[in-house]
Amino acid sequence: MTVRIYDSRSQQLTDFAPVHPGRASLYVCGPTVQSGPHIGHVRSALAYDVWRRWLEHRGYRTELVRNVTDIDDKVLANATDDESWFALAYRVEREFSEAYRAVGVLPPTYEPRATGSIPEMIELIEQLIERGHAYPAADGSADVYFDVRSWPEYGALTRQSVDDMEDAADADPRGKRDPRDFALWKARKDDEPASASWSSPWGAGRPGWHIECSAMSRKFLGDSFDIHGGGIDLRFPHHENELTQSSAAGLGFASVWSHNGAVTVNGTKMSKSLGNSIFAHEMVETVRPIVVRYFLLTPHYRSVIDVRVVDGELENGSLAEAASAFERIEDFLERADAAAAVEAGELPEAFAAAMDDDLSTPQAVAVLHETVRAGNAALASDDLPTATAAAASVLAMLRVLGLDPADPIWAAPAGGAEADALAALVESLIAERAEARSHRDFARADGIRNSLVTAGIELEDGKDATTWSIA
RNA sequence: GGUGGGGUGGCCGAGUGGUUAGGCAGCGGCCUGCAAAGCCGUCUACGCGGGUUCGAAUCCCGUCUCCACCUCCA
Repeated sequence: MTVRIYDSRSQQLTDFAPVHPGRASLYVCGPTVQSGPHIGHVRSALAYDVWRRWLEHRGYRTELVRNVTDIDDKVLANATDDESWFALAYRVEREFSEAYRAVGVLPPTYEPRATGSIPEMIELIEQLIERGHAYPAADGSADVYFDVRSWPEYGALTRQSVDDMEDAADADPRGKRDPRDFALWKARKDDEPASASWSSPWGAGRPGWHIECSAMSRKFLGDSFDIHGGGIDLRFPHHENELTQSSAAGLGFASVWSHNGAVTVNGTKMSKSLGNSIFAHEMVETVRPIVVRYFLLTPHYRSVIDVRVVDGELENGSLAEAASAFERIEDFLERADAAAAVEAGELPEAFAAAMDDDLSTPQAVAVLHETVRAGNAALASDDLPTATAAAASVLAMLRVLGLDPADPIWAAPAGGAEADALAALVESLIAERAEARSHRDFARADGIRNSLVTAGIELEDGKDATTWSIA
C-alpha cells in the first residue's frame, strides 16, 4: 500500500517517501491572476486536490500550498485606468476561488500571494548573489539576473542543454550575460505605478517570475518538501528556473516533480492569442458542477483532455457521456438508500490499489462502476445485504474522490416560487396519471406522460412511485 | 534543431507479454400495460511495415502522424 507517484525529473514512478514521516507537503503552482480561470486551471487544481485527499486518506497529515502570483508583467499590462493592477489581481483571484469551489476543490492549507513574500524573495536573491549565481545587471538598472552558465545542472529538470535551446525571442538582453539568464528582480520602469514597486538592495522594483515560488515554498513548507505540482506547460522555463535557483541557493527543494496534463480545445492548447479558452463557468453552465468534476477526474491526471467546441459552443459529446455515467452512479445510490440507509463503508482493494498507483483514477472509476453494477444486480434480485454493502463502498469511493452527491457543496440553489409551482403541477399530473393507470386507462395515462415529455419533463415509474426529472 | 507525451473498437478512456478494463451509444433477451431505469448476453480494437517470442496493443527496428514545451501560460 505504498503510494507511488510519477516524478517528472527522473521520469519514473517513485514510492512516496515524505521528508517528514507521516506528513506530506505539496506546493502547487497556482495562477497568475491576470485573467479569468479556464478549464485547464481547474483541472490542475483538481488533480492536486485529489492527490491531497488520497494522501490524507492514506494517513499523511497533508499540507497543500498553492500560490497566487499577483504581481507580474501581465497583471500590470492588463490593468486599465479604471481598474488598477491590484484591483484586477484581486478580482481575478476571487474568480479563481469561485471556479475551484464550484467543482469541489478544497481550499488549500494556505494560499500565499506573491506580494506577501517580497522580503523572502529579496533574501533568496541576496543568497544567490553571495554564492555567485546571480548578478545585478551591468547596465546600472536595478535588474538582477540568474547566471545560467554558473549552474552546470541548468536544464536538469527538462533534460535540455543550454546550447540546444532556441534563442529567446524576447531579445532584450539589457544587462544579461547570457540570453538564457532570467530575471530575479526587475527594476521599476517610469510608467509603472509606485504601488507595484518595492525597495530592495538593488533599487526599486518588483520580483521576476519564478522567484516567488522558490521563496514561498521555502517559507511555508521548508527548505525541503515532498511534491511540487503544476501544469505540464510550466515545466520550462518556470519549474526549471525554480529548481535551479532553489538548488543554487543550497535548498533541498522538492523531492518529486509532478505535472498534470493540459486541456486542449479541438486538439490545440488553450491560449489567449488564439482566443480558444473555455472558461470554467462555461463548462459549469453546460453540465452540473459535480459532473464537471467527474469528467475532469475520469481520465488520468497526466493525460491530455481534449474538449470540442463547435461554432463557439462547448460540444456536449463526451460531457454528456460523463453526465449519463455519473447519473447511473447517483441513481444506484438513491435506490439503495431507499431500500436501506447508506453509510460510507470500506474502499474496495482494487480501488485503493489503483489510487496508490500514481492516482490511476480511470481504473479507480472502473472499480466504482463495477461496484455499482454489482449493487444494481443485488437490488434486482432483492439481495439487500449485498446491495447495501455495495452502496457503502460506492459512497466511500465517491467521498475520497470528492464526488459525494449528498455533499452540501453540490446543493443547487433553491428554485424559489417557480420551482415549487412546477413541482406542484407535475405532482398533480402524476397523481392523475396514476389514477388513470389504476383503471388501466393507458390512453389517458400516456397522454399525460406525452404532454409532460413535450414540456421537457420525463417520468420514470418505479416500484412504488413515479419520479420526474427535467430532461 | 532540442526535449517530453500521444496514435486503442461508433465515441470517451484504461491497459507494458498470455486472463472481459470501465463508461457512453448499438443490438438481442428479462422486467414493464407501454416506456424509462435496472439486470443478463452481445458486435465493432489496438497508426503503418518489419523483427523477437510458443504467444505482442504491450518488447526491438524502421516509418507516418498528432500534441506540448523551448516566448506568457494550469
